[in-house]
Amino acid sequence: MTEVPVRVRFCPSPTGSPHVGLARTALFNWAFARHHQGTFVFRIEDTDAARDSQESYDTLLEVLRWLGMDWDEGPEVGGDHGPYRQSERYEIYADVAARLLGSGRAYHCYCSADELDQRNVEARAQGRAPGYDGHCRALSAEQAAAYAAEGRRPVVRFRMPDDAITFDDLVRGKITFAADNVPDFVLVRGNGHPLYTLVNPVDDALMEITHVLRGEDLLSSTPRQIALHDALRELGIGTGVTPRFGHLPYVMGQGNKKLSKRDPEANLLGYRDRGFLPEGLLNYLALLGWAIAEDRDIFSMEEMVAAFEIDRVNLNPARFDLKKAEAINATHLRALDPDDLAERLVPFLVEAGVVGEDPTPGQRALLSAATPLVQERMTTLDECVGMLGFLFRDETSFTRDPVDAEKLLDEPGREVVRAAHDALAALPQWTTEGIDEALRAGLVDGLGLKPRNAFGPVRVAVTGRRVSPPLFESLELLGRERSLARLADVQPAT
RNA sequence: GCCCCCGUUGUGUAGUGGCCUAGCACGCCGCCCUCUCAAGGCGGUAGCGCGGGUUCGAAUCCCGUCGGGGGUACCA
Repeated sequence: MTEVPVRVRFCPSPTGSPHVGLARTALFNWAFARHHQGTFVFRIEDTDAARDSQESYDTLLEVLRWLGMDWDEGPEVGGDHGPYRQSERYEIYADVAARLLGSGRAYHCYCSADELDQRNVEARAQGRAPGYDGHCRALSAEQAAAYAAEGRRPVVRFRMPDDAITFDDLVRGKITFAADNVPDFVLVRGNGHPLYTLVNPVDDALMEITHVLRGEDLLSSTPRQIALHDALRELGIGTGVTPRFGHLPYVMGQGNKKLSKRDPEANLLGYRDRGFLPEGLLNYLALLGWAIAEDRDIFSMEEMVAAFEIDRVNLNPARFDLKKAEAINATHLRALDPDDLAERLVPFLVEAGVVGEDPTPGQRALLSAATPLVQERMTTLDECVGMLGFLFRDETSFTRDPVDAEKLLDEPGREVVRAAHDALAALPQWTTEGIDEALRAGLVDGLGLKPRNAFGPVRVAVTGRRVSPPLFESLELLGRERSLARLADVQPAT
């Protein structure tokens, strides 16, 4: 469908910690690029020294890598259009600004912030369109010199054309802005530092970006960027191709609040640390504004790439629903090969101190055997600590949940545990089947208990919790010695 | 105020004039299964913001209205 090779970019600012909306934007760009066998460019927009941080930059790379969104050009991988950090491209912007000034497409503006404010307030009061009023558009050399003599540092302002600007949004269709409503805007600060308004379109032009997919908050800045692209084309900067724009719907939090960077639910690192699978989170994020089919919502990234069409993206803002995200993640988790899952569990067990930095072969074998028991019980990877911890802890570090213990290991409960110990002590074969039979014979038949009442106390005694992986399998994996020790540890008062 | 965008169950979506007595998924509720918890199976709950048109026929097209969001920066 596209004649020219597709080149898209993901260009976050390194401020704060990356949030889910950012990842959704990256995902759609990535999927679009891959779908069209195009190029995915990763660019860092760090032109706001006051807010940018190296830590944020590092986290951005880390999180994109974790999600598996590989970039073809950008930091650490290089490319023909670098550098890819805007803080390293200031000479380029200075040159473009000078040429814009020279051609008359931009001009120096000496108005102070206070003056601007005041005139804006007046304009609003009179119901006129707000924004810059063109005060310095046609300053004479003498006037400019006079302002400069006052010590004013001019900003560079772009001269907007007088015609309305219409563009065909990739997801929203035709959108028109009247010229009156798009005032001249600042390209370069008084201190000489370029602004987003300049560097973003300039780099898109220089990096030969063909499609811009971004959040809908940038929708109203699009006419300015299109006008700037026109000016760049006149000056022979870039390839002369204005990219097509597509504005993605917001990712909202609860209610009608936009998910903010400070919202804990928005923090991407939080999802990784909780043990979300990248493929699970990505699958969920894809659902925020896009659907692969009318009766399906579980899919792999390969499937998404194959099916992704930008004009199928939804228009309205989506609420981030943690429950649904967890459900999607759980489905992916269950679909994992058990060995793969076990491998992914290791860092979480290490982190929790359940196993050492470098698990022993014995621990790894135990984990492999135990993983199938918990695979369909988990939503996120971190839950393995609570579910499997009892298997790895030795008798000195094993503890029982105090609430569960008090509830089920009361006097009658301890009688049950003792009966269980008696039933198992002489078991010839320590197997799931053998344990099953012995326990049923001893407790259900012997004591006349209902199964759930019989096994509850045993479960708490051995696993430490009222809720655990299947009991008989757990006992088998725990082994005879440790199982009996934990049962013997809970004896009725004499 | 001005400009722009958006409006299908609680949430995400399917739906592009008849296939819609509006489908799917998550959630929630109930039942079955069951050694706990899950998973699984079965069933239930709840929606086209509103008002006019156009049409034989509208969730789908048009107008209006209301509601929500964004922009209106020497932030991005």
